[in-house]
Amino acid sequence: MSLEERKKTRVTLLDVARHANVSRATASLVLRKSPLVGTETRARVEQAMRDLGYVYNIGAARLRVERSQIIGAIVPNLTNPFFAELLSGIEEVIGATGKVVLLANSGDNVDRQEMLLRRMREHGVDGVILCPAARTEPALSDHIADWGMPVVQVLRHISLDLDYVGVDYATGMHQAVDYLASLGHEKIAFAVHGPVHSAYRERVEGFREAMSSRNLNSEIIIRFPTLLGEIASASRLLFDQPERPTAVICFNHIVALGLSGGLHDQGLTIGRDISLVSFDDVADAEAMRPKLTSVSTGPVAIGEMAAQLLVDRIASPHLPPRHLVNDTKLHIRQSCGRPN
Amino acid sequence: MSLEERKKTRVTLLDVARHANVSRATASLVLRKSPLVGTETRARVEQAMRDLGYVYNIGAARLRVERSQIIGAIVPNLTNPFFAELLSGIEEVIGATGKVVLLANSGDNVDRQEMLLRRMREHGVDGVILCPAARTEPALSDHIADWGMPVVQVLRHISLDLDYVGVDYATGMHQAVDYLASLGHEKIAFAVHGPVHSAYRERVEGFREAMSSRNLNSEIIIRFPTLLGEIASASRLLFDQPERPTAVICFNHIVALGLSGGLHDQGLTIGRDISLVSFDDVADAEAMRPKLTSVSTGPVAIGEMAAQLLVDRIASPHLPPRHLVNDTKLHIRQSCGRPN
DNA sequence: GAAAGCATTTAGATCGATCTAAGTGGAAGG
DNA sequence: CCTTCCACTTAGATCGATCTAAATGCTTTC
Repeated sequence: MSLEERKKTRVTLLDVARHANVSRATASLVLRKSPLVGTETRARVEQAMRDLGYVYNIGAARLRVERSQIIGAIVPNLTNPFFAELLSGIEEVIGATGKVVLLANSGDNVDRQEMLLRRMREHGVDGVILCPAARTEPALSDHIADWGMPVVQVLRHISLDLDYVGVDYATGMHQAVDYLASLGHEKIAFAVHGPVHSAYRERVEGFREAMSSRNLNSEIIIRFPTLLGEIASASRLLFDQPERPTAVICFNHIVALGLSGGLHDQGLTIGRDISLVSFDDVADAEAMRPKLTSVSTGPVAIGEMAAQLLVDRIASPHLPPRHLVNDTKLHIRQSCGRPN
Repeated sequence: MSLEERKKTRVTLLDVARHANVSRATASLVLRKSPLVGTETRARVEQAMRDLGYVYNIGAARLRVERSQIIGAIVPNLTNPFFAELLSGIEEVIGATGKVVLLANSGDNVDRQEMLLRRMREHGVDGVILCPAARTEPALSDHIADWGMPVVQVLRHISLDLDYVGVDYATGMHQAVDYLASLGHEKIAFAVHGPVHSAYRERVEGFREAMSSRNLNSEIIIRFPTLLGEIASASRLLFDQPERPTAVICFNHIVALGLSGGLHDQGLTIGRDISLVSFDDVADAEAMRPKLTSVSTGPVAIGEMAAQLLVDRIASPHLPPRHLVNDTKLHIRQSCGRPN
């Protein structure tokens, strides 16, 4: 019967209070570990909570107190392992602070992103970690300021008024180009794909800058299809160029995966006939053969940094905006050799 | 100044009501699209909402109404692309119903899972999609029943009293074994790894059953390290057997990735010197060379099915438990040949 | 013995929505 | 002209916590 009752109506703090012969206020103090309440009383209330199977109702508490203990995370594409790792870093840090993560997938669609932001505000999130969809208007940052909602941008940015955690693509690109140049490569292509956003532009600019600074042709930039399945068969695009490249830098691990398959299909041996450097050092890079030489961008660490920034921002909303760029590291493996 | 005010205190339904010269009750009716309210009044209230930038407070509503519009998803490992795809399916279906997903990572740790479940109950989730951590006690299902919380198990199950969406591993294993046998293989190993749970056992049993039914040795079951990075170098375990296998079925895409690297390192050509069949047909299978022959288990579809089951369960809590197993499909690619 | 000080405890208002039950005003029916 | 009905509107209680301001019971001090 007590079991039946429990199912019907949730056990409330008032129930606990009654069972422990104290007032609702005292029970609430015990809940919040206030030093005001006496040792014996505290024990009695805690016992009552256990007896009745009390579960704290954060939603009710939030009505009085500003904090919901929920933060939102909006990413453009969940099925991309890169974002999954990012999310994993976010979840870990947020979870450790006792907060909880509302997950949403924008599909890189601005309208959907707007809807998701509204939905999250309706749920009273304490803040949001946002990887802005491509083509997001910079004006969004003004709206966010109006809302007074803490937001941290990850990987892509639309405004420097907001916190941002990203990758030092310029340096990463230099590492890739320097390494290839040191092997003797001069005709280096940059294989890009996907929608255009700040991280895309930074990588392209980084490539141009790194190539120009060595007086190499910085315009062998080739667009590939967005979907992994279509990249392999498009890999001949690499050779439809006035100058046939001897090395390719890949925009991310998806392009790298696609191209390494496609080049293999053309009878080329990677690391001998053509060299490949990838960005985004996800698990695949180490697992493939030849192992992929790759510029690691550390998605898990970025997720952790972003979560920490958001936690800080929630704690002190008037801090000036902070921008962190994570260092990249070139992992030299087996996919590069000298040009022939 | 109105901007300043807006930042200080959230715009409430009462503000909207006052601005539109109606009562709080009427404003609430407009919010919920009740047909009771007059056309002209409705327009006025809606205009007021827009003027003031009103945002619905779901948390407050939830206090009166039982629904929080939040569902939880607990997975054992976010960085595994398989679970990322699962999550993607869940998020899509749940998002389409206007609900929102609370994400958590149990790390396959039972204590952590317990903590996460409590936290989700504190947030008043309407239900949870749970991939139970390995070693979860079946008693958990009794607790869940006590709580009266709708739960759908995915991929692994601890009790048949709860809804479940999983994979028909037995058939999948038959498909793999039948195919290899049809090529002439008789010494087939099963390369497993990771913690033991229902899906693990089902795959092992499926393997034994499929092998025995053809009078083949069903006991070449070899455990590999959990981490991808360590599998490649452990691949010689395959040949420390009394009978050297000519084909290997891989527990999942992680084992497949690791082994295909390790075998390559030993100078073996996959598809010629040794055949490989993988489970979990994630993007890698198509991208690798040789392309991996693989039994697809459809993580996105499973996520969608689980989400739909949870939505149904929330709508009608007294439905008898439903158990769905998703069909597997063998994708024949390039990683298998005849034994030599 | 009254006053002051301290440690605990508590009544009641409050957060922002929903819901019930009742109220309002005008048109239609007798 | 009064009643009934209809379409619409609203006051006030309610959900489960928190928080303020005040009360309570003891001990200590003068």
